[in-house]
Amino acid sequence: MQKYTNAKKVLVATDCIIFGFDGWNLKLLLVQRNIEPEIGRWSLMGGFMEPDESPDAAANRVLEQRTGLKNVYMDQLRVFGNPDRDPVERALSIAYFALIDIHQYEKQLSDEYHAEWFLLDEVPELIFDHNEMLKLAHKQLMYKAALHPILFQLLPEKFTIPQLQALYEGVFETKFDDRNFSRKLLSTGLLVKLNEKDKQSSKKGAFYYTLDKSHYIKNFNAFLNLVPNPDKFF
Amino acid sequence: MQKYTNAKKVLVATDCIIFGFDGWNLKLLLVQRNIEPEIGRWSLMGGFMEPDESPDAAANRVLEQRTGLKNVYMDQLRVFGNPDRDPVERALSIAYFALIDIHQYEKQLSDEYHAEWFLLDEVPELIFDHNEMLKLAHKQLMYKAALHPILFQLLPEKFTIPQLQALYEGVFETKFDDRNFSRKLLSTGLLVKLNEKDKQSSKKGAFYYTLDKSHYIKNFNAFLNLVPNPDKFF
DNA sequence: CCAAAAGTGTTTCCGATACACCCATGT
DNA sequence: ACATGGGTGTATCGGAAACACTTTTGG
Repeated sequence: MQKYTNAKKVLVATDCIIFGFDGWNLKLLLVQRNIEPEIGRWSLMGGFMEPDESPDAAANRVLEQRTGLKNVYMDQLRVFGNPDRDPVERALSIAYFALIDIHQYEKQLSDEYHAEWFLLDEVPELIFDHNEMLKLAHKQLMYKAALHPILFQLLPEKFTIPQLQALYEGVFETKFDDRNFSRKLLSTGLLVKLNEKDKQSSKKGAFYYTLDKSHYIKNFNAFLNLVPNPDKFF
Repeated sequence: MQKYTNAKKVLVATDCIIFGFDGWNLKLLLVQRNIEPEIGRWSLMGGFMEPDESPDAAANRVLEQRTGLKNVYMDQLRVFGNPDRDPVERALSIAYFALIDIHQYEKQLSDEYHAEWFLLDEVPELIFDHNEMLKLAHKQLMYKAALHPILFQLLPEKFTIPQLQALYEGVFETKFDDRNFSRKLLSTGLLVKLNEKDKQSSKKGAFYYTLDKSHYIKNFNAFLNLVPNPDKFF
């Protein structure tokens, strides 16, 4: 069969903006670039797509190779394709953002992969257009988290309401009213209370909760304002 | 400077899902494919990206070449990259969706470009993964339209509230309560009432409105449910 | 006993819904 | 005059926000 002979090919990479939560602050995982140019500068986790794999597969493969992480929550952000975004050679990048539980991988990431967590407002100058990617990813994270319960991906299996609130406050960079926050979250039907308390952060201790996964899928879509009965559509 | 020698390139295309509104129904613009294979089958507006242009520029250029349309509302949807999505050759496609005012281009499109409008529920079998793209685009359109006033892009400069309501009903495939709908839309502060009536559709006639563009930008973001004062974030 | 954090209760307000009715006008 | 669609009014309900208080327990 004939091919599209007069069309020109380009390199395609994937870059991944990896968010984590340490219990107090939202953080970003970065590595130091190991090839020229810009070797040693901080960078998102990136790599090239193989022609025989899908972008999603490529993003997952690159993520695993560079961090050991598997089966994490990932979302395609968008394509970055400014013609001069990569000074070496024309290359598109398909940006993804990922949400992981920091503690589950902390040692492995720093020891084996020399990746480092940064506070969002202490992120250094990154290579290429990675700062722009990060900015968009954070915006998208806020946007999506305001509509869907995705932030649970950043927490361990068991978590307390105050932890959850700290997470939301970190992501949205605001304070929430404690009493309204807990009631609002509990009213979603997504949380299951455990008979166990976390005594780390206070004398009284806060009850642990887990996510009710059946409700998670059912309640993933909710509350769009304009349309009556929005559940129907999504 | 050295290049990324061991990375393999791929073809990158853009495809555009073009929505229009004829006053009653939401419609989709399609063309018949003019190259082998699948010649003659219905297809979205697509074309290959040149290496020296950005994806957005490519999508706009392709759109103009195939329809004559310029300066229309366009949004990147996502990359479609299943390895076997194009049987001819490995190719990614960056999907966009566009919103246009049907009447402004009706003749031009059919006469010069042989493009045709289809009702959404009468869309034929399309080439490749274009049906899947359409499905996602429609979902995305509903999603975004529920949160932002983008549907005005589908209407002419002057429009009536009943027209606007028909549009929303078309996009969401539901009926809205007339009285609540007009009040809700008027309360956004986006509409400017004109001293002129459209007498086409009724004896009484319905007042024309235009979009207040200053408010449009200011009110583009609104009303995300979980977060207090969401305006701040977007 | 007290400080510090967790958790529950109450009031107010606004927007969403569900209704019924009046208005303008071409036939 | 009347049918047809356009437009406004109103009562009700529920969720969001603002605020105060009680509970628990380690020191």
